[in-house]
Amino acid sequence: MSKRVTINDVARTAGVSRQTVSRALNDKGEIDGSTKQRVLDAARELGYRPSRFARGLVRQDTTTIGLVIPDLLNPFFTEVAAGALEAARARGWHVIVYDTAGSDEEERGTIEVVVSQVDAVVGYFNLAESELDAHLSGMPAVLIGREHQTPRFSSIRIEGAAGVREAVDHLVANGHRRIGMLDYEERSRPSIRHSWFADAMSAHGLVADAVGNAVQSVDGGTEALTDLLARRPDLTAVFAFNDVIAVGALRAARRLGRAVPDELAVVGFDGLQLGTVVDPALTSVALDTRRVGALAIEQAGRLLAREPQLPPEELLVNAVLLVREST
Amino acid sequence: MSKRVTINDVARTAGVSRQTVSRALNDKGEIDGSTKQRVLDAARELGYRPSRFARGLVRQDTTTIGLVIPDLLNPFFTEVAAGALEAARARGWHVIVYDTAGSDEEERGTIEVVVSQVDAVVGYFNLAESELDAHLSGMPAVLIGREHQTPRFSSIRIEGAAGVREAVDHLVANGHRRIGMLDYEERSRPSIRHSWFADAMSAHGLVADAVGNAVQSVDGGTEALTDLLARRPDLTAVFAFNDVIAVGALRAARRLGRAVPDELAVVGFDGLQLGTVVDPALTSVALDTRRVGALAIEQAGRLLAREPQLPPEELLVNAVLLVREST
DNA sequence: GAGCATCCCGTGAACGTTCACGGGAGCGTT
DNA sequence: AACGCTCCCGTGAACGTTCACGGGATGCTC
Repeated sequence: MSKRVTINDVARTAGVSRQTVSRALNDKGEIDGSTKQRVLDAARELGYRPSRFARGLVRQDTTTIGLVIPDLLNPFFTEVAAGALEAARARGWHVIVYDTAGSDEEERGTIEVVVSQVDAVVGYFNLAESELDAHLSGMPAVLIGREHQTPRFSSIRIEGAAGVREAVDHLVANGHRRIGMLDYEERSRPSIRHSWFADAMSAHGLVADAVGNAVQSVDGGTEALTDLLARRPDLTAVFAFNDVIAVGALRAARRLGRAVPDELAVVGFDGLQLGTVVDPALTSVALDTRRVGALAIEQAGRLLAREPQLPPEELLVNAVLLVREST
Repeated sequence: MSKRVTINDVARTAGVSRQTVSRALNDKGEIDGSTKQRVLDAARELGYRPSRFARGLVRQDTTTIGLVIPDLLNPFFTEVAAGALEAARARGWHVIVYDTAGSDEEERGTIEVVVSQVDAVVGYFNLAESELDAHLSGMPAVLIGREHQTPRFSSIRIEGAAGVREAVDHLVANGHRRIGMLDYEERSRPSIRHSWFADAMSAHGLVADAVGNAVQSVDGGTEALTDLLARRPDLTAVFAFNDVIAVGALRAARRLGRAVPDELAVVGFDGLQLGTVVDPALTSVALDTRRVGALAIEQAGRLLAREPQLPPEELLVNAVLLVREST
């Protein structure tokens, strides 16, 4: 049972007291140069590393944020995470990342452990608010991309109605009238983006009657567009729930021999980097994904503020049309 | 100065002792059902959340790994990170992610703070070994994708000589003889992958005399291939340092009007998911990136083992040719 | 009714560090 | 020679939790 090397062990072999060791390691001053060196040598020799728990217990200065996302490999969440990491680093905070693999069960488990490991939690949750509220045990939380009632939560919401309206305007202006959508239904309900789309369509006297459902992946987009086009070969444009699905749609179009944008225009959502590496580059209703992550961290900071206690906020990030080559 | 709610506060308002509160919260047994409920209610009402520091100090069971990468947005590191997260979750470990933005300065700063925040560190480092060894203060470390001398480090190395040989064989078998490379030089020295390429070429009596240098991004690949092709328009195939650069090369070829694979074959390295979303899908010397992350976590666990003390290991992950559409 | 087991609950100690405070040695000033 | 200041170092206390142990009720057995 190799016991842990403590500050007292270092003190003993250096022939000084705990406090002197502490001073040497945190270079505090009030210590002679030679003794400091002696302490440092002793510490290295013993392989001493201070306990982060003991240290954290007494000085209450390290803050750690939990970032909960369904899938780090989904580029949207990668970009959000990158933004969060950057914002956290700027404040000297630490971020523990939890990937729930899109499973409610994993999300429950994550929440259970996250509560005792971080100071605040930030992320994209799928569970019902009541469940979140109950299991989070009062921990400060920032919800990303989601409406909410619970007053103690902050949230970063994505406002895309105007951007989707822009997209549909753009398509109509280019002569499109038979425009389909590749939606991503959560809990078998049409998404909010679908309603934005439907509203934008009806503003032009068009109906959103060609809607397919896709799972959240490139392959899902490929499948969904293939199906939709089989049912509705007359479509000349599609709007996808997000860029990942749209990139899949691009591939489907290629395989089906429909040239983009001439024979089929494709519009995504999110404005990911991913959209610039495909050919043609993807037109998208774009938002600043890094900023979403950064704002989430910032909100966490707001909720963590001791005094004055600041109330939660609901922030909006606007999405605007970014025309590239696929329309 | 709103003081923290402690276990004693809960005990007082519930009319019991600390220990009973502790029992209720960690449902330990040896407690009456009604008192347990009373304690739980009191805890919720006061908004009590146990201090992770105090808890961690006494039960030494939570382990946290630091994952250090140069750029989370680089899909290679995203995939490695995802693998690491998954492996860590399986063990109930926590992962703090640090993105050093590819800067040596940030890497130094990260190492400084990581030492006092995690139990072991895993990642892709750029600094010299001597510096790492000195500043890591004896912390268990696993180096990814890198050779090393320091005996106390573990490492996950990527063995691609055979895979690159396969790739060149494949290209030669398809009639290519003028094959270029888009390298990524670290500290203005040709990469190890370049030497693998040169060896494979000379095995066919060919010389690797058409080499461009690219920065680690899609745009970098585009630029580099454009330059290389301007110098050497006679090339019929290129091997890229990695998939990210190769995807950029694909885009350059498209813009220059060179059809892939008919007028120019392109081979990447890493076998990322990214290679399947582009058109044509990228042929690549592929490795299991998720596994790299998982192995790194596993090695961290090995180094963390108390008894018996296990020596560090150097693991190899082999890369093999994965033919898709770009050759 | 003595003995014993079971069920609950509480008290001291420990985890490893930093903070607040005190104090001795050395030197210069008056 | 008394005082004060600076420099360096050490001791008790505190941070908030769990662990080890002890002990009072209660009920059952014979």
